[in-house]
Amino acid sequence: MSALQVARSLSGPVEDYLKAIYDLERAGQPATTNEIAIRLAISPASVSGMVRRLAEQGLIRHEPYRGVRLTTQGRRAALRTLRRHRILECYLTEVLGYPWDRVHEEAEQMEHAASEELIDRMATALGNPQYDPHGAPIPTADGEVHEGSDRSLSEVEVNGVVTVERVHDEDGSRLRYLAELGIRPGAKIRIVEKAPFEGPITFRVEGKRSASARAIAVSLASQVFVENDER
Amino acid sequence: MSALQVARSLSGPVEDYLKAIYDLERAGQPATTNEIAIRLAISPASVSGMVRRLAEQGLIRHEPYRGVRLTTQGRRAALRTLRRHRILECYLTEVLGYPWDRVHEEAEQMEHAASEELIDRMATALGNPQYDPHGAPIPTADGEVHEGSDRSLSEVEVNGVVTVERVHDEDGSRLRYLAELGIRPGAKIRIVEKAPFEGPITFRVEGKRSASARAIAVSLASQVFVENDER
DNA sequence: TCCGCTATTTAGGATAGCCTAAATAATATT
DNA sequence: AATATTATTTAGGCTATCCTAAATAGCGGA
Repeated sequence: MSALQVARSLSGPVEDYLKAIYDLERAGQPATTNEIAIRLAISPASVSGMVRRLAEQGLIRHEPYRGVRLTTQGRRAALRTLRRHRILECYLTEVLGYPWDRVHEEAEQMEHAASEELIDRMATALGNPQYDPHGAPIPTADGEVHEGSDRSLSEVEVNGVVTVERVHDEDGSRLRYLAELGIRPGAKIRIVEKAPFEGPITFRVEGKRSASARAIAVSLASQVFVENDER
Repeated sequence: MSALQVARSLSGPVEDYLKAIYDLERAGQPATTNEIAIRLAISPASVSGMVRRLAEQGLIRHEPYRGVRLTTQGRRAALRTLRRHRILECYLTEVLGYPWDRVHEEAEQMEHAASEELIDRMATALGNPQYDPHGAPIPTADGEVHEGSDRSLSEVEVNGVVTVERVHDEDGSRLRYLAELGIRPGAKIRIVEKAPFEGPITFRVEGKRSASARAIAVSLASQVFVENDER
């Protein structure tokens, strides 16, 4: 068994840690114990323990008290899981008719059980989609992704017009609400007003009939990622 | 939380035990510790331990040293898992193009992760099939099954003609071989000869062009379940 | 620079599953 | 009936993952 050997499959919890770390890392700094704990809704002490094991397996590198980074191997594993998750989300919505606010949970369960072959068959059946129903990019079978914009709707200046690229998928009720407001991948949004002191953000969905202006909290807007429309 | 309450989902191993017990029970006597251990390829001591826990949860009844039986609740749980398994097998072969000798493994993994809703959506997409690709009957969503014949090909008398109803699905290479011989659900088989002393069984597949007679071991024939053709 | 808050780690436990070896019960044989 | 064989259970352990409480490290502010 060579040192390069990877394939032997990881446990569900391990895959969850890697996904969480990947996500946090993408958002900037190395992932800290605390952030991981919050993300996974477990105690920081438990994270410390698991971090040691992941480091021993060469999946992450750990600088004590300063956080954690994925190794190449760890990143590959994270991307495999992410691919499974996102292909599943696509398949569940497009083929099996799941509503977009409920695919996340189901995919979360299945991603640990589905084989690579199954996922590839689903991907093929779907024509190898590039984005999941929330706009997240799907890694290819050999671990390529181009993660998109990390500019959130909350950062757009007044009068800016942007296209929604991706919506954070973890909370079904928030998703449902966003959909109701017309905020979903592909929608064009104009920022009408931003109240001071973290006040609500007023916007209009472009090209929508009954386009009354609506307002959302900064915290919600920051889970919506957008790309600039005009340059 | 009432005493009747059931739904809270069971762990993968627990579901596997219940399936195994269901299967063994169907084949006659109450399931013994040893048989369960062999079926699940674990040590008898481990089974003893799990049996205690299952009994505490009211899923089985245990008469020490004499075996184990499912309670109504346990049977319901077993049938739910079996339904998941078999619907998955159908879906994987019919929709995703899996070869019939490999669906079992994949379904085995997924059956513990897939929600009831997902399974029902798959079932609907398939038109609520009654049998899986190996001829096993699929329990309905509310726990009805009519288990078919338990007469095996090895019990058919010489010159008897039978229709294959179901083939035991656990071993891919055996399945592949049986398929090669033309033994699959629906096939009509005539027994040509039975050698004495557990000797091989010679048969012919009816209505098959190049129908040369072939022979299989009793042990293999006993994994093929049949119904009588002539009465 | 020292203090105190927060983040992190360590210590000590729990639970679910699994294992091997040893003890015990049931059954079969003489 | 006594013993040998086999099936089952008990005892004692291991691993992965989680937890709480206590100890320690790092850092911002007086």
